[in-house]
Amino acid sequence: MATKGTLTRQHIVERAAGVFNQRGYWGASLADLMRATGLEKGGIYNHFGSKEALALEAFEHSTGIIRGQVADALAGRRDAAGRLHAVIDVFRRLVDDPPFPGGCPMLNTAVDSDDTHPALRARAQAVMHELRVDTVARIVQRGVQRGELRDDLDAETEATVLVAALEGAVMLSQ
Amino acid sequence: MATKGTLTRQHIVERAAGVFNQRGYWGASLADLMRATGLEKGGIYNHFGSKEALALEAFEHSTGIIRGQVADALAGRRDAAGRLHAVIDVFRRLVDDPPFPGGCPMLNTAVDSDDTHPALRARAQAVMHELRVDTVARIVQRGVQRGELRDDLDAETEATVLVAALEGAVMLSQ
Amino acid sequence: MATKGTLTRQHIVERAAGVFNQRGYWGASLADLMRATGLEKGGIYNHFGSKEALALEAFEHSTGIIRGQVADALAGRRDAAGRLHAVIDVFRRLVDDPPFPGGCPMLNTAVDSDDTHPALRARAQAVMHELRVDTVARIVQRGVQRGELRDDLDAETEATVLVAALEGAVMLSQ
Amino acid sequence: MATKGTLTRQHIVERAAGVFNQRGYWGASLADLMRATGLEKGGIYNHFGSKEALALEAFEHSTGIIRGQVADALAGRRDAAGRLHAVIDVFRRLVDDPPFPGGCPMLNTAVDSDDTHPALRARAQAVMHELRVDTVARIVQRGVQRGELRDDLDAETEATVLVAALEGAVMLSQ
DNA sequence: ACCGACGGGACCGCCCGTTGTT
DNA sequence: AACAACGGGCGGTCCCGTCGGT
Repeated sequence: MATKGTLTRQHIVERAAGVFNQRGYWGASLADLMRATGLEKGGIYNHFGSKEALALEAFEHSTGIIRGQVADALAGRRDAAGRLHAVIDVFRRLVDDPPFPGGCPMLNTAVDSDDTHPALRARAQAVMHELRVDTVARIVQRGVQRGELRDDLDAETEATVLVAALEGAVMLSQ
Repeated sequence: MATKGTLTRQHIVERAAGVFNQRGYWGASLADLMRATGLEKGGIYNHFGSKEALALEAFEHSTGIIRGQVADALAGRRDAAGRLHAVIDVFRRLVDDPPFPGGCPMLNTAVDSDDTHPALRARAQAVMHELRVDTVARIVQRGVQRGELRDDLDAETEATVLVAALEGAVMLSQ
Repeated sequence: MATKGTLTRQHIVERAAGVFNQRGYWGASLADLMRATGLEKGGIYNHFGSKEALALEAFEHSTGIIRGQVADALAGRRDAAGRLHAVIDVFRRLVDDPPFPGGCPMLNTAVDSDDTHPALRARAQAVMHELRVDTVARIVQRGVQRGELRDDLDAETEATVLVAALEGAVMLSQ
Repeated sequence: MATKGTLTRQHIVERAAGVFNQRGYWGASLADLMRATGLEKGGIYNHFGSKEALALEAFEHSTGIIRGQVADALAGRRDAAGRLHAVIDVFRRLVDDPPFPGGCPMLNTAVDSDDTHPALRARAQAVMHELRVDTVARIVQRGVQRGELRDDLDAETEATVLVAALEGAVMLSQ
């Protein structure tokens, strides 16, 4: 059952996701989060033990939305070209119809995270790996296996180039 | 002529460039800059009116190095393919043989800069535009004019894709 | 009759007595008290209007235990020497077989209490006076009257020295 | 040479010693220290890296004064009885003519220090040991050797009793 | 030209107490 | 009677920038 606290917690995560993605997971202050959530400090700290804990959860929230968009876009498509275009469309939407402000949370977090935020940095790298290898490279690999793509392609290399171009494009559009 | 003060100023800029590029133009503290330069606060503020002024100059220093590397790599090459590869090599060197730590200062600054640093943000966009349009797009455009590249290419689009991929690749390598 | 609420209230006081005696009647936080009692904040505040009210009651609880131990040890002893040794044994037990952790609550409270806790400070002084004058000095006085102790002794002075040594010894043993 | 900063630092230590000794090395807030020193937060933190670092130095200052008073009182006295009375007089002065407010810093620190201040607690124990064993017990020991004191006395036991009584007396006088 | 002391403010984290809900 | 959510405020720490002195 959704108690009041659970709803508030979800509300905080959603608003914080936008704040962190815009100001950076470092430059976002608790004052920003208070303004965005409409809560006082005590209200926020009742749900999250630290700013970093909230940042982690907000990051998971943001990347979860993207992961869901990718899954939706891939659903029903079997051909490699179509599946790759589906991935591209998700990034296009980050610019044209963004689910949260500030661009790509993976890039933002990877660039912003100092060595002072090792947990967050690790998560950013993990999610990036998941997209690049588990999702895109696999699409390329199967496309090659099925004869849809040229067989001289190295799946992981192609995936890296594609993801690099997509991330770079989102950044350039800011 | 290089007086003592001028040398110190140059020393500060060089060290600060690395610090800002690593910690972010926001997360770098004056304590970091003092440690990196070996100077006390007063020594730094004698040459720069504010942290932002130093950040701007350090950014110009970093991007100036890259601009110089591009110019050197382009020198003597007339064919479009060779000139594009020269640009690519400059970014490869950002990873393999970096002139300063922390990756690409254009990307770092563009991502890191809040709305609180409008001057820095504007400079990052300007330098990015210079690379993308004045340098890369022009190479493509002339390549098409000379018949070296397919004539159905849109110069600025191709330049954007290339720069996006290069910036994204540098980011992924961190 | 002991209703459920009364039992809970007693439980809180007992646990709080140890926490306050260890952490100090100032350094003990509500989080500490919640942990020690197993209750949430509301559960505690249902029985006590403030942290200070609970501290006062916990102090009375702790000193009540000591007062009871003194009374038990004195029961049946009529000679001054035996009665004084009984008092000493109570303090020895504070170290060897403590009824609650943290040493002597009178000393702890007297030392710890700022001017911000006048009620608690006053109680600590009162209990200390009770022990020193009403208990120990009276024993000495009667011992002199009965010829058991030298008649050049000043009862209150001797009591003060004894209590000082006992309190100091408990402190040194920590 | 005494630069301006050195004087300020000494000023902070002296004032802080009184504040810590009164409010407790835990209950003293930076606001208290600012009020006592007349400096702003930045001015204090320029000389001490943390509140605990200042507390440690203030403790050393306070105990250093007492150590000096003991040394002065012992100077020139060779007989055990006179030397013991000299020690007693130092504690009497803590009450009658205190060099700083708040009583004995050793007792205050030993009682107040939680497990959260291990360094301070360790210093308090060390200074207490120094007084009890290195100073008082040695006086007793030599007194026995020279035949000035009864030879059935255990030096350390007598020293413990004396120090306990002195500390307890100071506490009772508050 | 460079150092070092200092101010004043913003940061995050934790505090105690109140209120509504079960 | 007990919990859980929340407010508002103080805690120590670190920040950037200024200014007097060397």
